[in-house]
Order: sequence, then structure tokens, then C-alpha cells
Amino acid sequence: MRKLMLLDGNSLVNRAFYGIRPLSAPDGTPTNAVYGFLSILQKLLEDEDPDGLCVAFDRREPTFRHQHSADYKATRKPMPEELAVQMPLVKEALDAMGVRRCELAGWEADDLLGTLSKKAAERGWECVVVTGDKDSLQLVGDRVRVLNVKTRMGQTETVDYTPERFREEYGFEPEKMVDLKALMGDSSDNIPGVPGVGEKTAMDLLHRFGSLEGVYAHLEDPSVKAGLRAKLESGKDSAYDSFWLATIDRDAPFDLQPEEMLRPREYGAAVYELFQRLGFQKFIDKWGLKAAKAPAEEPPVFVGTCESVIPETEAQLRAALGGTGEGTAYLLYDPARDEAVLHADKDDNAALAVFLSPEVYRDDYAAALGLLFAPERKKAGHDVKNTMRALLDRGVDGCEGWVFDSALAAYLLDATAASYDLDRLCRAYANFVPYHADTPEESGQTMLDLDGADEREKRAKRLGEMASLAAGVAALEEILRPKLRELEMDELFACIEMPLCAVLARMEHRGFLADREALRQFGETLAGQIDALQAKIWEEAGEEFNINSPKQLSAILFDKMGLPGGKKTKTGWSTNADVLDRLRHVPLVAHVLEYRELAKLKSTYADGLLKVIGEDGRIHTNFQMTVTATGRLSSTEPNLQNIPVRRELGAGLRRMFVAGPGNVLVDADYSQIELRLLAHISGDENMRAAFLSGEDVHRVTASQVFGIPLEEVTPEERRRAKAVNFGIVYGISAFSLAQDINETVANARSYMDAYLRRFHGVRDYQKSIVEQAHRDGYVSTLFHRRRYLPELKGNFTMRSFAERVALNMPIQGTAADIIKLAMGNVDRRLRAENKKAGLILQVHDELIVECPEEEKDAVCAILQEEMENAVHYSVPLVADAKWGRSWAEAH
DNA sequence: AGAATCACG
DNA sequence: ACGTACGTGATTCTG
Repeated sequence: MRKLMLLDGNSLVNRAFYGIRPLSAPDGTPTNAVYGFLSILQKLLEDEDPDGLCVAFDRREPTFRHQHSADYKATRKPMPEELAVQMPLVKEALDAMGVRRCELAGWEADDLLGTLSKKAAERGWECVVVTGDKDSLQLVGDRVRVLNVKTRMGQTETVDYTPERFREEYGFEPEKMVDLKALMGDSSDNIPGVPGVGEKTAMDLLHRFGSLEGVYAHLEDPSVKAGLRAKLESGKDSAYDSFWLATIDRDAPFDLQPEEMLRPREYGAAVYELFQRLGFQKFIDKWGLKAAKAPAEEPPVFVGTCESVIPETEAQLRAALGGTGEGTAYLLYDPARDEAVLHADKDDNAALAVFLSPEVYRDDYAAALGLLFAPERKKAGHDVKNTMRALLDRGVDGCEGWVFDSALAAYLLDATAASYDLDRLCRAYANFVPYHADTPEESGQTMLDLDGADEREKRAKRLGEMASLAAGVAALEEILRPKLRELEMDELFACIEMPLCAVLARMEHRGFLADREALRQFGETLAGQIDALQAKIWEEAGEEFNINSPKQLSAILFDKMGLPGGKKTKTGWSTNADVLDRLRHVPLVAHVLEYRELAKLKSTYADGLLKVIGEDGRIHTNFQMTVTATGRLSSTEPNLQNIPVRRELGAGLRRMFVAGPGNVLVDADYSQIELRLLAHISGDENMRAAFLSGEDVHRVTASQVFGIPLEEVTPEERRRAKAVNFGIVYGISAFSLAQDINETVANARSYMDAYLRRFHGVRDYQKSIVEQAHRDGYVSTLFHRRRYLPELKGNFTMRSFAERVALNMPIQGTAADIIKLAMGNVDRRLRAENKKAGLILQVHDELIVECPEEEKDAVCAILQEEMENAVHYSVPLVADAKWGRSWAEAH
């Protein structure tokens, strides 16, 4: 049977708009609804693979039948501006794609879908109606399914209503959906229903009396309570009016047959051009869209316009570089090929590209790289920290003299962008399309037997590409620098981020020594314990199953054993630690918790870390500078910022992170930096006083919130106060606090109220930062690092999230700025004082230095001084430094 | 590839 | 009534 898919354009675009985070085209037009709608459409096409396709839209004016309903127009909410501008774009996209669109003056999409599905069913087609509303469920029938689409934080979920599925959920036939709406109404569609009757009552009435008619025929039935009867009587007109409003018309006056709605199988250049305009690169790639001919208006700016040199000797290299002027040189390095390019203006203003390749260079190659990346040369690049790291790893010190990094600049300008790909930045900011060789070479491709000419040609192409990209960095510098200055981020860029590149490159390069044998031993011990636990669990369960599978585990716990499930996830009952903890009186559950703890330690840490220990016995993490939305660093491959510490067994791992022979580790961490910054930023006198007194801030908080003398604060009260403090920093709700401290929501609310009464400076600050965020569309740190919050314009859930972010980001972000500043200062001091010491790790509020034992006292002092004195605010910053042979000892 | 889980600040 | 803390990354299972 052929299948026709019918979409309710308005409701789906609406869903997409509210469910997907804001996006915009390069020209600023909002595009999230278009993007979301197309994502939904694509997924539907994949899942359903229909033969025909049609999207229906509302066209209420000028004869919209709801005008007959007295208060309809007055109360209908206008479409938000950001959504209204996207509607025409959706239609433009559908037209470009060749998808049939259906609109009829005076009719709603629902009626068109009803009519089309009726026609199609009559002609022997199977129909799938896709909508974001529940109204269309009345269309469910033998040959008609209704897919109800929901979007939740960017995810789309669909519920597939067949007649059986509908009956199962509602307990009556699909066509009785109209009766249900007539009774309960629908606020989103302005169907009044019977005032005072909600979903529960309406369902109950329908189950008992079958239909709206049935309900009114049995008004006098003794089971209908007097109050309800009165409501039904006074709401009778409204109910019948609503019945009429809710009924979908299946005989709209138009003639469109399913054969006229065949689905397009490929998309032409018009789609490419539209998506290019809207910035939908992802769809262009995914659907393999191509421009009509060559993209004529996007010329590769650079190739052929400058002199290129591929030196083979040091003399040639020096001669080529000799002509470069005082201006900035743009440099890229490809660690995989060990090739580099320099692009610079010569003294005579002509451009020059110098390309170094180990394939052609005959003299000392490391020395050549050293000349290219010479410290006295003013340099700019992209992902400069990675360039420095790669050069250090191959024995070239190219850390000095860098003044610009296009990835970092773009990150500061928009910390939540999807990527900082040089290619993408060139297109987005510079209207510049870097040159690409026609046949991009894929790594891992089989080597062809090339003769010398081919190799030369390929090299020339690579030169072209790299030089063009380097020219892209130059173009970006010209564009991004003024923007940074405009937003007052030039200082953050030049004094914190750029200097940090070299610091991080050296940290990564040096690495953290790991005790391989101890790790191996630890893993082995764990393996034995895990096996024993597994056997115990299997026995207690009465069968063998995969304990690592939440699905299988929940089948055992909640189905087989009948334990009460707590929270549900998207796919079923949750089995997370929170839930299991409440069930830990059951031996099997206690064993599963232990199993989880050990399995995590073994897979992620024991085995995971062993895999990444280098030949030098050290672990070289990667610090990512352009990942987080707040300005923090992140650490990958491996992540050294989440090594266990909270539980004893896991913390044992830190004994396996050690100092080299003759060396020690110095570990310094900020005490309560985020709360101190909250005190400073909010100016709350009470909180400032707490820190200035030197008392334990959580105890002071407890004393004030619970209204008891400081000396009488119990550990439990301190624990709760600590949770409140954390919650405040994160932008708390009473519900979540209650969850966190295992208390009633009422209690949690009373703690929060008490807190905000005592710390009213914090309360005022929170109010004003949220207002400011709404006014400006962004929040920022004391160093002007910025995070845009387009989600503030979204629905309740997204807006609430954005408001919490507004509360948190200035604090977390300022802390990140400060420790970055301190890192630069620490590194400079250590080098200026000719220490062998060097930073090796940062964990957000903690710095670790490795140094010869005899330097340890000096290093402790340097760390503490530089961390405490990075800034001077109205609340002192306090850092404690300790030393030891291992991370465990030093922390 | 996404979801669930859990490690850190 | 909504739906629940801010910021991350790695591993494992599953469709």
C-alpha cells in the first residue's frame, strides 16, 4: 500500500520554535524554527519513508470560521515576532525542495489534513498525519495514523497513535476526541469547553456516558454531583459551541489527489542557495547539496596573487624570510605532516607565502621550523596553543611572540558557537572561502603509486590550501580585533587568553607522571572484586544479566523483584545512584551500587588512564580553550579534571599521580572562590563580613539561616547551609534544593527565604542580573567575558534555564578568568626566577606544579602569592598550597 | 549516534 | 501547569 504523509505545518513549526535553542542566519534572521522543522521532517522521512508528502498551513483570514466564536480573536495570542518571520522561510524551503504545500483561505491546517486524509484513504492509500497538537487525534482510523511530535530541549519524540494505541490511552474511540475537547476545552486552541471541567472530569464523564450527547442525556444521573451538574448546565452552550469548534472538517472545498503529492527524491541548487543564506551548513553537508555551477560570487581570494616559496635549504629559507616586513606573519602548522606555512606582507607590500615540508627541505628541519616560528617574529595563527604544543613535542620552541589567534578571538565573541573551524570562521565573518584542492585527500586512503610530478602537484595544492587559510587568519584578525575592542574584550584577549596558550602548551608538553605499575595493580584488584560482586548479584537475581545495562537492571529490579521505581527517564525507569540509594536495604541493590563504583573506577580510570600513558611514562592531557560557555578550560584525552577524590577508594588513584625522581608536587587551591566572588560582585555586606571574619562560611550561613548561635551549628545544619550556598551560586529552585538535601520542598523554600532575607544584597543582585540579562541579551564576567542568552526569549523551560545561567555565569566565569590570570603570572614568575618548576595541571580552582624538591618552599610561596594577588577585590582571595610526592599527598 | 550513568569543580 | 541546579568528559549499552 502506498503511504502518504501529511504534516500540520503550523503546529510543527511552532513546536520546533519552542523546543530548539535559538539560532540565526549570518544576517541575523532567527532560524531555529526553520531548522527544527527541517530536522523533524528529515527524521520523519527516514522513519516513515512515505511515497507522498504534503504540508498544510493555516490561512485563517479573511473568513476564518472561528470568528463566529465571540471571544476567539480577542484572546488568541499573537505569534511572536521571531516565529512570524520564520513562517515564510519554512514555506520558501518547502517550495525549493519541491514539497507540496497546501493552504486554503479561511481554513485551518487541521481541516486540510482531515480532507486530504479522507481522500487518500478512499483511494487506498495509507495515511500518516503528523502534528504537534492533540486535536488531530480525532482523525485516527483504520488507514490513518497520527504521529504526535513533541520537542524537548532539542530532542524530538513522537507518539504513534493507531486506533489501538488511542483506545489504550483514552479508553474510547478516536472520534470521541471532539467530545473530550467540547467538555474540557483547549486553552492553546481557544476552545472554551465547560468552565470548571478539566481533563480528569471530562475523561471520567466520557467513560461513563460515551459522548457529549450521552453526558447531557444523563445530567440527572445520581452519580453526577450537584456542583458538576450545575457547571454542565450553565456551560451547555459553550460545550456545544466547543464541539463545533473542535470538529475537524473533512470536506474542505479543494481538489488535490495523493498522486499530485509525490515526494521529491533529490533537491536542487535552489535548496543549496537558501540553506547557504540561512547558514544551514549541516543540512548542506548531510544532504550533499551542491550549488548550480561553481559558486561564482565566492572567489578564492588568495591563490595566485602572491609569491610562493618552497625552500629546500636553509639559505633559501633565510633569503625568503629576509624579505618579510615588521608586520604580523600568519602561520599555520600541520602536525600530522610536519608541514608549515608562513604568510606575510613583504617590505614592498606584496604578499609572500613560505612553505616548509620535510619532503623537500634538505637541511636541519627543526632549525627551519625555529626560524619560521622565531620568537621575535610577530605571529598570528589559529588554535595557537595546539601549534605551540605540537612544536614543543617535536623539539621546537615556538611559544613566544604570538599576538593573535582566530579561534580564541571567535570564542570570546561567541562562546557557545558550534565550532571554531578556521574554514567556517572565514565564511561566517570574512565572506572568504578558503581555497580547497578539488580532491580532498582522506587519511587512511591507500597510497597510490605516484610519480614525482604528481607529488609536486599535490604539494603545491597543499601550499595553496594552507596559504589560503593563513590569509584567512589575516582577514579574520582585521575583522575580529575591532569587534573585541568594541566589546571591551581586547584586554581579556591580549592579557589573559593569548598568554595562556604558551602556559597550557608547556603544561601539556610536560605532562603528569603516572605510576603505571600501581595503576595496573589497582585495575587487577578491581577486576577480582567486580567478578565476585557480579556472581553475588547474579545469584541474588536468580539469573545472569548485564549489570552494566540500565535496561536489563531495571527489568530485574522493578519488574522481576517488584521494587518501587523512583524517577523515570526517556526510555524507562531510572537506575541511577539516587534511586538505588533509597533501595539500598535490598542486598542486591547495595551490591549493584558497589559494582557500579568499582566498574567506573576500572573502566574509566584504571584501564582508561593506562591506555594514555606516553612512552615517557607521563600523561599528556589536552586542555581545550574554546569549549565551555563560561570561560573555564576543559581537559580531554584523558580528562584529568575529573580524577576521583570524594570517596576513599577512588581517591586512592591520586597516589598514582606522582612527581618525577627528585621532584615533588605542589598543589594549591582557592578556598571558596565562587562564594567570595558572589560576596564581592553582589556587594552583600553580611556575606563580605563572613569572609572578612575568617570564619567557616558555611557555618556562618547556617547560623544565620537557622537563627542559632555560631557555636551551636551542628554538622548536619552546616551541610544543609552548604547546599544552600551551592544552590544560590547555581541559581536555585526550592524543588532542586529539596532534592539535593533530601528534604521537603516547603523546608527547602523556608531555608532559601531565610537565606535571601539575611543576605539581601545577594537577593538584590540576583534580581538585577536577571533584569540586565533580559535587557542586554547577555551576561558577563568582571573581565568582560560574555555569554549570550538567546534562550531568554524561549518558552518557560528555556527561559528558566537561561535565568539560572545568568545567575551562575558571571561567578563561575570570573573565577575562570582569575585562575587563568594567575596561571600566566605563576608561569612568568617561575620562568623569571629560573626555576625548573612547571605547572602541570589546572582543575578549575586548583593548580599543580611539579618541581625539584629544593624548590618546593619557593614554589609554594609563588603559587599562594600569585593566586591570592591575581586581583584585589572587596573580599580577599585565599589559596592554600601543600606539597607531597603524589597528588594524594599534596592535596 | 544518543541515552544513561557517573567522575570532577 | 510547566520541570527542575551551573559547568564539563568518558564509558557502556542499544537501536
